[in-house]
Amino acid sequence: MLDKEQTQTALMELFETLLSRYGALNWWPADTPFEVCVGAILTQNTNWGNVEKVIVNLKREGLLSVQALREIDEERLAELIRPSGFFNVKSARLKEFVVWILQRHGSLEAMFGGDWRLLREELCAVRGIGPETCDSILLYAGEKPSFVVDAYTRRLFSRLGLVRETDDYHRVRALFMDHLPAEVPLFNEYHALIVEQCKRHCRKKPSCEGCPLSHFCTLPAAGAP
DNA sequence: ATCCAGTAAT
DNA sequence: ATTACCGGAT
Repeated sequence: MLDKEQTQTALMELFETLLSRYGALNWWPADTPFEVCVGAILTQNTNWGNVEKVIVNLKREGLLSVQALREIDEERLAELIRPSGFFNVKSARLKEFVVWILQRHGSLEAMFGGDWRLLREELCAVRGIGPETCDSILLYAGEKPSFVVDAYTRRLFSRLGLVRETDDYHRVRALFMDHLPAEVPLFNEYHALIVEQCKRHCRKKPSCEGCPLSHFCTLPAAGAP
Protein backbone atom coordinates (compact mmCIF):
# COMPACT_ATOMS: atom_id res chain seq x y z
CA MET A 1 0.00 0.00 0.00
CA LEU A 2 1.28 3.46 -0.88
CA ASP A 3 1.40 6.21 1.73
CA LYS A 4 -0.05 9.63 1.08
CA GLU A 5 3.08 11.20 -0.32
CA GLN A 6 3.77 8.24 -2.61
CA THR A 7 0.21 8.40 -3.89
CA GLN A 8 0.55 12.12 -4.62
CA THR A 9 3.76 11.48 -6.51
CA ALA A 10 2.26 8.57 -8.44
CA LEU A 11 -0.80 10.60 -9.52
CA MET A 12 1.37 13.46 -10.76
CA GLU A 13 3.72 11.12 -12.57
CA LEU A 14 0.79 9.49 -14.33
CA PHE A 15 -0.54 12.92 -15.25
CA GLU A 16 2.79 14.06 -16.69
CA THR A 17 3.14 10.85 -18.66
CA LEU A 18 -0.30 11.24 -20.22
CA LEU A 19 0.24 14.95 -20.87
CA SER A 20 3.52 14.39 -22.67
CA ARG A 21 1.91 11.69 -24.80
CA TYR A 22 -1.34 13.39 -25.76
CA GLY A 23 -0.62 17.10 -25.16
CA ALA A 24 -3.09 19.58 -23.64
CA LEU A 25 -6.60 18.67 -24.77
CA ASN A 26 -8.30 21.90 -23.65
CA TRP A 27 -11.67 20.54 -22.62
CA TRP A 28 -14.67 20.87 -22.61
CA PRO A 29 -15.40 21.22 -26.36
CA ALA A 30 -18.23 23.79 -26.10
CA ASP A 31 -18.83 27.48 -26.78
CA THR A 32 -20.58 28.40 -23.53
CA PRO A 33 -20.97 27.12 -19.96
CA PHE A 34 -24.60 26.27 -20.66
CA GLU A 35 -23.58 24.19 -23.67
CA VAL A 36 -21.30 22.26 -21.30
CA CYS A 37 -24.24 21.57 -18.98
CA VAL A 38 -26.42 20.34 -21.83
CA GLY A 39 -23.63 18.18 -23.21
CA ALA A 40 -22.96 16.70 -19.76
CA ILE A 41 -26.56 15.51 -19.50
CA LEU A 42 -26.77 14.33 -23.10
CA THR A 43 -23.58 12.27 -22.95
CA GLN A 44 -24.82 10.06 -20.11
CA ASN A 45 -23.96 6.48 -21.10
CA THR A 46 -23.66 7.57 -24.72
CA ASN A 47 -20.92 8.03 -27.28
CA TRP A 48 -19.79 11.67 -27.52
CA GLY A 49 -20.13 11.57 -31.31
CA ASN A 50 -23.86 11.11 -30.89
CA VAL A 51 -23.99 14.18 -28.65
CA GLU A 52 -22.23 16.30 -31.25
CA LYS A 53 -25.04 15.68 -33.71
CA VAL A 54 -27.51 16.84 -31.12
CA ILE A 55 -25.54 19.99 -30.27
CA VAL A 56 -25.65 20.88 -33.97
CA ASN A 57 -29.44 20.41 -33.93
CA LEU A 58 -29.89 22.53 -30.83
CA LYS A 59 -27.68 25.33 -32.16
CA ARG A 60 -29.56 25.39 -35.44
CA GLU A 61 -32.84 25.72 -33.54
CA GLY A 62 -31.40 28.36 -31.22
CA LEU A 63 -32.08 26.22 -28.18
CA LEU A 64 -28.80 26.48 -26.31
CA SER A 65 -30.06 28.82 -23.61
CA VAL A 66 -31.85 28.30 -20.33
CA GLN A 67 -34.86 30.30 -21.51
CA ALA A 68 -35.18 28.54 -24.86
CA LEU A 69 -35.13 25.08 -23.28
CA ARG A 70 -37.64 26.28 -20.71
CA GLU A 71 -40.03 27.26 -23.50
CA ILE A 72 -39.73 24.31 -25.87
CA ASP A 73 -42.22 21.49 -25.89
CA GLU A 74 -40.81 18.35 -24.27
CA GLU A 75 -41.86 16.05 -27.12
CA ARG A 76 -40.29 18.31 -29.73
CA LEU A 77 -37.08 18.48 -27.70
CA ALA A 78 -37.04 14.68 -27.52
CA GLU A 79 -37.10 14.49 -31.33
CA LEU A 80 -34.24 16.98 -31.65
CA ILE A 81 -32.04 15.07 -29.22
CA ARG A 82 -32.93 11.63 -30.59
CA PRO A 83 -29.40 10.80 -31.85
CA SER A 84 -27.99 10.94 -28.30
CA GLY A 85 -30.12 8.00 -27.20
CA PHE A 86 -32.44 7.72 -24.19
CA PHE A 87 -34.13 10.75 -25.73
CA ASN A 88 -37.31 10.64 -23.68
CA VAL A 89 -35.59 10.59 -20.29
CA LYS A 90 -32.94 13.08 -21.41
CA SER A 91 -35.57 15.49 -22.69
CA ALA A 92 -37.31 15.38 -19.33
CA ARG A 93 -33.99 15.80 -17.53
CA LEU A 94 -33.02 18.88 -19.53
CA LYS A 95 -36.40 20.43 -18.84
CA GLU A 96 -36.19 19.72 -15.12
CA PHE A 97 -32.66 21.12 -15.01
CA VAL A 98 -33.51 24.49 -16.57
CA VAL A 99 -36.68 24.83 -14.51
CA TRP A 100 -34.61 24.21 -11.40
CA ILE A 101 -31.98 26.80 -12.41
CA LEU A 102 -34.64 29.45 -12.98
CA GLN A 103 -36.53 28.77 -9.76
CA ARG A 104 -33.61 28.16 -7.44
CA HIS A 105 -31.00 30.57 -8.82
CA GLY A 106 -32.53 32.69 -11.57
CA SER A 107 -29.62 32.17 -13.97
CA LEU A 108 -26.64 29.94 -14.63
CA GLU A 109 -24.26 32.74 -13.59
CA ALA A 110 -26.06 33.13 -10.27
CA MET A 111 -25.95 29.37 -9.79
CA PHE A 112 -22.15 29.40 -9.99
CA GLY A 113 -21.89 32.53 -7.83
CA GLY A 114 -22.04 30.95 -4.38
CA ASP A 115 -20.05 28.27 -2.58
CA TRP A 116 -19.48 25.38 -4.98
CA ARG A 117 -19.54 22.72 -2.26
CA LEU A 118 -23.09 23.67 -1.38
CA LEU A 119 -23.97 23.86 -5.06
CA ARG A 120 -22.63 20.34 -5.48
CA GLU A 121 -25.08 19.00 -2.90
CA GLU A 122 -27.97 20.87 -4.51
CA LEU A 123 -27.10 19.83 -8.04
CA CYS A 124 -26.75 16.15 -7.19
CA ALA A 125 -30.26 16.28 -5.77
CA VAL A 126 -31.71 17.44 -9.10
CA ARG A 127 -33.36 14.63 -11.00
CA GLY A 128 -31.17 13.42 -13.83
CA ILE A 129 -27.98 14.85 -12.37
CA GLY A 130 -25.91 12.17 -10.71
CA PRO A 131 -22.39 12.62 -9.31
CA GLU A 132 -20.52 12.46 -12.62
CA THR A 133 -22.78 14.87 -14.46
CA CYS A 134 -22.67 17.15 -11.42
CA ASP A 135 -18.87 17.24 -11.27
CA SER A 136 -18.62 17.74 -15.04
CA ILE A 137 -20.87 20.78 -14.76
CA LEU A 138 -18.94 22.15 -11.78
CA LEU A 139 -15.52 21.67 -13.36
CA TYR A 140 -16.08 22.36 -17.03
CA ALA A 141 -18.94 24.86 -16.92
CA GLY A 142 -18.30 26.52 -13.55
CA GLU A 143 -14.52 26.16 -13.36
CA LYS A 144 -14.71 24.77 -9.82
CA PRO A 145 -12.01 22.34 -8.63
CA SER A 146 -14.24 19.27 -8.43
CA PHE A 147 -12.63 16.16 -9.90
CA VAL A 148 -14.74 14.20 -12.41
CA VAL A 149 -14.86 10.42 -12.15
CA ASP A 150 -16.33 8.26 -14.88
CA ALA A 151 -16.30 4.65 -16.02
CA TYR A 152 -12.96 5.28 -17.76
CA THR A 153 -11.39 6.62 -14.57
CA ARG A 154 -12.48 3.58 -12.59
CA ARG A 155 -11.28 1.17 -15.27
CA LEU A 156 -7.88 2.80 -15.77
CA PHE A 157 -7.07 3.32 -12.11
CA SER A 158 -8.24 -0.13 -11.09
CA ARG A 159 -5.87 -1.56 -13.71
CA LEU A 160 -3.16 0.66 -12.25
CA GLY A 161 -3.94 -0.83 -8.84
CA LEU A 162 -4.92 2.48 -7.20
CA VAL A 163 -8.66 1.71 -6.75
CA ARG A 164 -10.90 -1.35 -7.01
CA GLU A 165 -13.59 -1.63 -9.67
CA THR A 166 -16.13 -2.05 -6.91
CA ASP A 167 -15.23 1.26 -5.21
CA ASP A 168 -18.13 3.68 -5.37
CA TYR A 169 -18.03 7.11 -7.00
CA HIS A 170 -17.14 9.02 -3.85
CA ARG A 171 -14.27 6.72 -3.00
CA VAL A 172 -12.63 6.98 -6.41
CA ARG A 173 -13.11 10.75 -6.45
CA ALA A 174 -11.53 11.00 -3.00
CA LEU A 175 -8.31 9.49 -4.36
CA PHE A 176 -7.90 12.56 -6.56
CA MET A 177 -9.43 15.18 -4.25
CA ASP A 178 -7.20 14.06 -1.36
CA HIS A 179 -3.96 13.70 -3.29
CA LEU A 180 -3.91 16.50 -5.85
CA PRO A 181 -3.73 20.28 -5.46
CA ALA A 182 -7.23 21.72 -6.01
CA GLU A 183 -6.41 23.41 -9.31
CA VAL A 184 -8.98 23.75 -12.08
CA PRO A 185 -6.51 23.50 -15.00
CA LEU A 186 -5.03 20.31 -13.50
CA PHE A 187 -8.42 18.67 -12.89
CA ASN A 188 -9.59 19.75 -16.32
CA GLU A 189 -6.66 18.22 -18.20
CA TYR A 190 -6.39 15.15 -16.01
CA HIS A 191 -9.91 13.95 -16.68
CA ALA A 192 -9.61 14.74 -20.39
CA LEU A 193 -6.35 12.79 -20.58
CA ILE A 194 -7.95 9.82 -18.80
CA VAL A 195 -10.71 9.75 -21.41
CA GLU A 196 -8.18 9.94 -24.25
CA GLN A 197 -6.04 7.20 -22.73
CA CYS A 198 -9.04 4.91 -22.36
CA LYS A 199 -10.30 5.52 -25.89
CA ARG A 200 -6.88 4.74 -27.35
CA HIS A 201 -5.61 1.96 -25.10
CA CYS A 202 -7.35 1.17 -21.85
CA ARG A 203 -10.51 -0.20 -23.45
CA LYS A 204 -12.64 -2.93 -21.99
CA LYS A 205 -10.78 -5.21 -24.30
CA PRO A 206 -7.33 -3.71 -23.71
CA SER A 207 -5.31 -2.41 -26.65
CA CYS A 208 -1.89 -2.28 -25.01
CA GLU A 209 0.17 -1.76 -28.17
CA GLY A 210 2.09 1.46 -27.62
CA CYS A 211 0.38 2.27 -24.30
CA PRO A 212 2.26 5.03 -22.45
CA LEU A 213 1.30 3.55 -19.06
CA SER A 214 2.27 -0.08 -19.70
CA HIS A 215 4.99 -0.12 -17.07
CA PHE A 216 2.60 1.21 -14.41
CA CYS A 217 -0.07 -1.35 -15.24
CA THR A 218 -1.09 -4.50 -13.40
CA LEU A 219 -2.50 -6.18 -16.51
CA PRO A 220 -0.39 -8.82 -18.24
CA ALA A 221 1.37 -6.54 -20.74
CA ALA A 222 0.51 -7.14 -24.37
CA GLY A 223 4.10 -6.86 -25.52
CA ALA A 224 5.60 -8.71 -22.55
CA PRO A 225 8.31 -11.27 -23.34
C1' DA B 1 -31.02 -6.00 -11.41
C1' DT B 2 -33.43 -3.61 -15.06
C1' DC B 3 -34.80 0.07 -17.94
C1' DC B 4 -33.82 3.87 -20.98
C1' DA B 5 -32.26 3.84 -27.20
C1' DG B 6 -29.36 5.53 -30.95
C1' DT B 7 -24.79 5.22 -33.44
C1' DA B 8 -20.36 3.63 -34.99
C1' DA B 9 -16.54 0.48 -34.47
C1' DT B 10 -15.30 -4.23 -34.46
C1' DA C 1 -24.03 -9.78 -35.27
C1' DT C 2 -21.86 -8.05 -31.27
C1' DT C 3 -19.68 -4.54 -28.50
C1' DA C 4 -19.07 -0.10 -26.48
C1' DC C 5 -20.38 4.22 -25.40
C1' DC C 6 -17.50 10.86 -21.03
C1' DG C 7 -24.82 7.37 -16.32
C1' DG C 8 -28.85 7.74 -13.58
C1' DA C 9 -33.35 6.36 -11.63
C1' DT C 10 -36.36 2.85 -10.02
